[in-house]
Amino acid sequence: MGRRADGVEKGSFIHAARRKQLVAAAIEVIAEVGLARASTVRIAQHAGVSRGVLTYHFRDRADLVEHVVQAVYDLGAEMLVPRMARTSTPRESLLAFIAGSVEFYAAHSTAMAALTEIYADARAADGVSRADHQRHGQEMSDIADVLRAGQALGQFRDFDVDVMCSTLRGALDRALAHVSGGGSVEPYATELLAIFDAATTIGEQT
Amino acid sequence: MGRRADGVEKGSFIHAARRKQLVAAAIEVIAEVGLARASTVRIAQHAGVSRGVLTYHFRDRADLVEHVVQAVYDLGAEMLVPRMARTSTPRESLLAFIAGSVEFYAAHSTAMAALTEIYADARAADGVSRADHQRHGQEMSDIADVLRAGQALGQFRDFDVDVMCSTLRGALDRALAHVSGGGSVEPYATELLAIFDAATTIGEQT
Amino acid sequence: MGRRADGVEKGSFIHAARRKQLVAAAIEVIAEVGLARASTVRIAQHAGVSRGVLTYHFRDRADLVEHVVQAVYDLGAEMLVPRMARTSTPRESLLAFIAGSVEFYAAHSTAMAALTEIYADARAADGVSRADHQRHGQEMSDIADVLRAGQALGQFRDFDVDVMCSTLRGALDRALAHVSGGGSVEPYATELLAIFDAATTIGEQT
Amino acid sequence: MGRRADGVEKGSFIHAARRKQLVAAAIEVIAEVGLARASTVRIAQHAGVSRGVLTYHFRDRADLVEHVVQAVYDLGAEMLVPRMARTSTPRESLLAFIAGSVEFYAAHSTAMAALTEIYADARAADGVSRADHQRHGQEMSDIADVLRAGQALGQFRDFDVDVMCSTLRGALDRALAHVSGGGSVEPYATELLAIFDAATTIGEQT
DNA sequence: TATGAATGAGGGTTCATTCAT
DNA sequence: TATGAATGAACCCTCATTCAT
Repeated sequence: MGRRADGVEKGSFIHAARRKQLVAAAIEVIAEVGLARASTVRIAQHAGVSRGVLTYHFRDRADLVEHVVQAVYDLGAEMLVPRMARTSTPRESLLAFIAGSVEFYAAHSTAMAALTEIYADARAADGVSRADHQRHGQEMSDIADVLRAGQALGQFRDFDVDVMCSTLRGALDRALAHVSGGGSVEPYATELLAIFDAATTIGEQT
Repeated sequence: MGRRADGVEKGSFIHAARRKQLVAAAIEVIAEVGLARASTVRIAQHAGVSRGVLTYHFRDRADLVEHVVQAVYDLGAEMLVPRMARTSTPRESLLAFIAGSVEFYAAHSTAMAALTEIYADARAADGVSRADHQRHGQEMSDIADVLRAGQALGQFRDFDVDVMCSTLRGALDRALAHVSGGGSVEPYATELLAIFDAATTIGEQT
Repeated sequence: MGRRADGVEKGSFIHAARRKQLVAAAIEVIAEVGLARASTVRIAQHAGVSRGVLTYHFRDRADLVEHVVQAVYDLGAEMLVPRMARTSTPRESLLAFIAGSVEFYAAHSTAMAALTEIYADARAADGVSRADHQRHGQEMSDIADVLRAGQALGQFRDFDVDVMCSTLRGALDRALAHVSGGGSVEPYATELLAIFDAATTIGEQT
Repeated sequence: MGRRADGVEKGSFIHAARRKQLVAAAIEVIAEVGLARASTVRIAQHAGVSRGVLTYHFRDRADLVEHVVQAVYDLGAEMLVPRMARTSTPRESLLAFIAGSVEFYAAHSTAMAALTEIYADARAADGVSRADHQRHGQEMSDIADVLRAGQALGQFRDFDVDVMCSTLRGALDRALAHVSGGGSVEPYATELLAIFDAATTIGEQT
């Protein structure tokens, strides 16, 4: 029962647990009704706690939302990074990324839905689509590297990397919508793989 | 309260003009700050009229938004329908649709941005993605027909039509974001055409 | 019944009337319970209107408070300026200022009480006593001029003008407290005149 | 629940020390931001302790404030009482009081600033200026006695004692503001002595 | 046809306080 | 003795809407 370790640990533990619970509640509410309608009251009710708890554990509504974003990112990194590390060629990496993304969306569709809502709102708030650059920013720039590597190796045809990345992003957004709505996962992923395989491979057309 | 031809005629004229002006203002505001932040006050200010005018000409805020949606749709139909009518093969139709869409986004990016905001909000409001079915519903089902026709003719490979449609939709959403942000139009469209041409054409891969 | 003048006039008239009413209500509430406790709800209730009216007529709570300050200043200027204009020597001016101030406090004690509360709060908010410099800033610098003029003429003894001004200000603040509490006006003023006459006049002591 | 000498002694010691620390913190915060803005959170933070400590050591926020008042009074009594005891004539007493007060303000300006804030708030809370009667109540009634004694001895002119007391109070309040703002101490005190000496001494004017 | 005026619901935040540990 | 956790009231503000003119 050492003062430091014990007391702090326990305090931190409860604190962290509550925060996770609240973040989870926020994710569900945001995913369901959108960020604008996800009032603190609603989130608190959904979590079964009083309004004040939110402002006790989070500085702000904005702070809570930031934590939601972080939580979802952490989730994604956990799942996608190791998967892509196991690939050896650009083509394999691309396909692993697509398949992994769809699977991730299926596994955490509400979390991803929440993230989508948050970024949709951020885009609107800024007037510009700052979202796009921040959102899957790192992710997409990684994929751009993969695509360029594939082109350098002669594995991919000579498309514009940015347009291809953008198109892939759009396609993945729809995949998310699909699986969020309860649609099939594996068949969709398979088809998506075929599409982008065909779109990137060197074929007979210009 | 007799419907006096004179008064009504003149009335209707002014009425219609005002409505168009207000719808235009709404489009701009919604495109800029998002639907949630597009308050009636803001829209009225942007139009340079008093708040009351909005509720005089439109039953509701919701009513105004509906009119915005209708206005953008009308715009789209005007532009895309004739263009697609001039095509003779499924492949031509598909490419015409893609090229036409991107051009349309470039020509009416704020209107399309507003529509995007509205549907993003509607999706959140319903909890379900009603948006997908309403949004470019007719449009996409038309494209689905085109794709199926192409497959029947042996012009397209044997992909899943729904996934391809969905992917195309996502790709076009990104194209909209691209041109809305002031990005190049024609080069982007050209690349997009190449991507979907490659993705649909019968190639050497299974 | 010209559109412009009439409509605007009337609109402005009602508007102005309401504003005056609300400012008056604010003065009474602030004077009674202090600025910190003068919530918009309380002020609205005191005025017999809904909460929203305040934010309709005034941008802010701060805006309302500013208007209160302005209103009280206007009141003071109306009363004191002409009075002091009728004096010919520094001694007369000083005495007129003191007597006029006390009379003014008696005539508008709640308005002055409100002003006192507002400045007391402002001082606290800033950490520094910005209040002192803004408050009766002009007023006191005018008096400083009078005192200096009197010294130059040999009418006043050679005191430190700033300390004397400051002391006078403190004395007037107490006079306000006195008359606000229902205390006698004329006798108090008379005594105050005697005190500052004695304090400024050249006497036998160094 | 027996009052164990040991535990209680130690407890009391810590208790008292903590209370002093908290009162000191409260004084600083109140002096800086005013009573209304001196929330318990802020005070606790300033003292470097948790929020709960305050409610553990003091029944209430009000209780804490009362202790602040008491602490400042004790400080004042310590300093002023002996000083005035060393005087022999009313005139000396009056001047000693003034000089001693200003010195005291300089020595404990934050404590006095806090007291000022507290009483400003109390006045507002009651609607009446209960402050005047409580504040330096005893102090001022002592001074009133001094003034009356001086008049009886023919040392002072025949002014109204209450008005003179009130004026002196106001003057001292300004002196506090002056030294709180870092103004000079001795010169100000000297001038103030001259003013009230002149104001009370029998002179040639009526 | 248009507008100013007013309303009340709802949102986020701060805060004093209570409670269990 | 001390603290973290939780609560609910109060506050200011924004906003969609209704009403009288």
